Amino acid sequence: MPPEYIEPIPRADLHLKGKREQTKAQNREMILEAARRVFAELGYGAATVRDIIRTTPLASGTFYNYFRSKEEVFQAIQDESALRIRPRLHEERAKAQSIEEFISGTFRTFFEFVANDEANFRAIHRNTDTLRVRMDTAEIIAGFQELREDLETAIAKGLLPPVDADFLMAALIGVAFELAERMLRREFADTNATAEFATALFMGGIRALPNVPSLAPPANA
Amino acid sequence: MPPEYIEPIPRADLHLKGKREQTKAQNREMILEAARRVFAELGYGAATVRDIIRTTPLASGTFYNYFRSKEEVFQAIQDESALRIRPRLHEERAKAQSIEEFISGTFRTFFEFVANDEANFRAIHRNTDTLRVRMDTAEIIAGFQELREDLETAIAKGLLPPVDADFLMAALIGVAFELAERMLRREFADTNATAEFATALFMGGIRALPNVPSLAPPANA
Amino acid sequence: MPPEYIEPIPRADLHLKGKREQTKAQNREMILEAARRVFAELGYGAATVRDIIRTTPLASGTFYNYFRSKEEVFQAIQDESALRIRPRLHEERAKAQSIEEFISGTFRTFFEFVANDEANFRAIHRNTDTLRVRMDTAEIIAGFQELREDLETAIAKGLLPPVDADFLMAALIGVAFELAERMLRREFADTNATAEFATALFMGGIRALPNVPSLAPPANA
Amino acid sequence: MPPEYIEPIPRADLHLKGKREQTKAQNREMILEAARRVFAELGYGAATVRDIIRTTPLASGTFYNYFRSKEEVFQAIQDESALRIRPRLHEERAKAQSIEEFISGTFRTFFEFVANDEANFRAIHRNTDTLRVRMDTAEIIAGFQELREDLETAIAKGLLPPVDADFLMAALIGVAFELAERMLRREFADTNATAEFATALFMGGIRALPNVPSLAPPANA
DNA sequence: GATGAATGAGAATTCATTCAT
DNA sequence: TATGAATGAATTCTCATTCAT
Repeated sequence: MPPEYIEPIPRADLHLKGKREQTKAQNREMILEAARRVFAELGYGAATVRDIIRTTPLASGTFYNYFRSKEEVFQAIQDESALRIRPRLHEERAKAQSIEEFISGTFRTFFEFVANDEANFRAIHRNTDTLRVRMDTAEIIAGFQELREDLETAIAKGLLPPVDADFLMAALIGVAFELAERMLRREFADTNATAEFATALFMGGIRALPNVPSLAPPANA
Repeated sequence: MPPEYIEPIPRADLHLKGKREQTKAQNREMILEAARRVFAELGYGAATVRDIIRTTPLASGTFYNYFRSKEEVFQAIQDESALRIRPRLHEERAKAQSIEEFISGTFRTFFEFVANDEANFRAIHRNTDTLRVRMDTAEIIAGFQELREDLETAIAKGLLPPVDADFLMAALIGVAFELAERMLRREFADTNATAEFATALFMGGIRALPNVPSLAPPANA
Repeated sequence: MPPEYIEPIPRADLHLKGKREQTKAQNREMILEAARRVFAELGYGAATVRDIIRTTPLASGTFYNYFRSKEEVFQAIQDESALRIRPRLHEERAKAQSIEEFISGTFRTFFEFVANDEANFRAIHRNTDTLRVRMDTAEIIAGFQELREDLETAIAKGLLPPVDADFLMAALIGVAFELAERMLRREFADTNATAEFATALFMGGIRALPNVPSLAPPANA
Repeated sequence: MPPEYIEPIPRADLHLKGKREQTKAQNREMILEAARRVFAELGYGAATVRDIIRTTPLASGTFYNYFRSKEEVFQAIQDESALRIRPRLHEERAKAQSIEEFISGTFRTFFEFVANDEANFRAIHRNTDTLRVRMDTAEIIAGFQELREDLETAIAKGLLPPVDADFLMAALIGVAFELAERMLRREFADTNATAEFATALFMGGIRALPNVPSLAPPANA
């Protein structure tokens, strides 16, 4: 039931390093890729390290030369994703000249990332045992926190009315993940349409929000 | 680390049955309660049947007189919750005379339920192993589907503009769960404020949504 | 997979006792009958007490009013069989006027018993887990021992030549059980033909046996 | 109560393989040997995988690197025995020029095998829980079938009179196992005497058997 | 006596991780 | 560094037996 082994695609960007280095990097990537597929298919709980390495030409012991534990490889997947998307999202929002750009830039970037990185998204967000999973690594929490800070900055700059930034962040995230999920279930993942839907919702909604500051404790999200 | 055993509260509503019956009902409830606490604390993946039964004065074998597996007890918790809230939500939406009543009724009912039923909500929605969990039992999927159908009915009645009901459902659910989570983290769970926030967001937002029917396959949500 | 409950046949011979007594005897017989069928189908190892009482209208606790353990009920089945057949076999051999009567009486009686009491025979002799089982209760060992003594008596009386009685007993028993098994597998259990085969074999064979006394320790079989 | 761990005898025939291979082969043999002893002492039903592994310096999980279950190791023991003796028996019978050679060759080979391989024989044939066990693996059934076919061939060649080959096979097997059992209980296992006894019995007996073909279904034994 | 739920020791098995080669 | 067998703690689950009703 776990995915079969698939011959690794040689990566052009590995050419320059020494052979040793190269193999090491390749093995690491192999394991990550295998883990992504296995987690996506079986879910974190049900997946075993053996499932992962079985999808690989490597031996089980080799796994531990690259990752200290099953959890570490899971976190690596998450962080890799979060690390790649966080700066993009932040940049998008930083350069926003209007609330519209802020919102639509966030959603567009997110949905495009999800569509192009479906395996990662699924590995993190999906789970078999009848359960769906969401993430909580340091990287991701930091990403949430950053969004909230960006919202507060936008309020300070007068770009946004003084709404509850904590709740607004939550609403943005809830909508982003839930719509992403729905989008991926459709025949054709129309990132534009999805982003437009979400943007319209928030553009219309934000104006109507009660103008009160957040009641959440400011420091820890 | 799993919660300690806590003396069960004697229930007045058990007076009428025979002692045998009463003990059975109590034991079942004991196990459910223990499971709720253990899932909330450790998450579904990390929790073991032993953790659950240890939180109880019962013997390990007794668990299996009531539930066939960890999964079954988890589903029982989910279904119990969903079974209790689904009719309330549906009723609220059915009697709505306006879009405002539809949206605000839904959120208000949901946040009140969550606040009063925190243990259940946490057992289902939270998860430690670095993961958070969301629900996918038949009952809950049915609840989602029902919301979508209620939205479609509202569109047909002209209560709502002809928006993508599948996406709107997803947005409502994403916001509901994510705000609930945030609400519970605050010192005082202000269900009114939370419902107002969510309602305002959608009341403003819905008007702005693109007027197109859902692109999702209509039958299976 | 274990046999279904079958309404008990009321036994005429229970009429005379008091109602209490009667029920007790009936329950005992019910359990024995159920055990016979369950052991025959699943084998002693795989059969559980629950399997047995499930085949009965009784409750699990009731089992222990009649038998102290699973083993005890198994022994009761064995002893019941052995107790019923032993005197018949012994009598048959005691009244034998010739070696022919001795041998043929033994086999005929045994095969008829087996054919009429197939459930008992199977309960004792068969076993699923891929295994076949033979019996070793006190009653049965006593039966083997009795056969050996009867052989020795026959030798003393000059009915039989002075052969190794221990080995002859073993040969008789081996042939008896193995042929019984084969006989029951055939479409029609022809006890006469089977007895004739076995008798002919031994009638011819005994004459040819080396005339030496048994080398086995005489006391314990 | 299960046997204690006994230091393994270093095998000369393992010299050539690599250390890894060697250890693997040794461990497998260790487990088999332990299983033989445990089955012989406790019987198949009562023996547990834990009993087997405890008799070994290995860890419990290691058992499952070699055998999938208790049943599998039991079958391995049986098949190992059957695999070793079957060709010898068949060969013995094939080269028989007379009925005497056929019968005596069979018994002599069998009793010698049993005496030299007592642990295996006991592991398979003995059983405590009040039960004795006989074997039914594919290998062994095939061995029985082969005996029957050899008998039929002998009949066709005129070596044997046209008797019921199925019953004759059963009688040979019953006598072989039952005498083997008795033989092992004696102070000194005299395979010659035992084989002579059995041979004499059948040599005399076969001549007396009714001359009819088998009534058993020919295909499956 | 009958009932059937509770008990808890113990079985089989899994699997993350270690470690000798 | 790669290998893959060994490890053994931990888990799920069964079931003979007990015991309150």
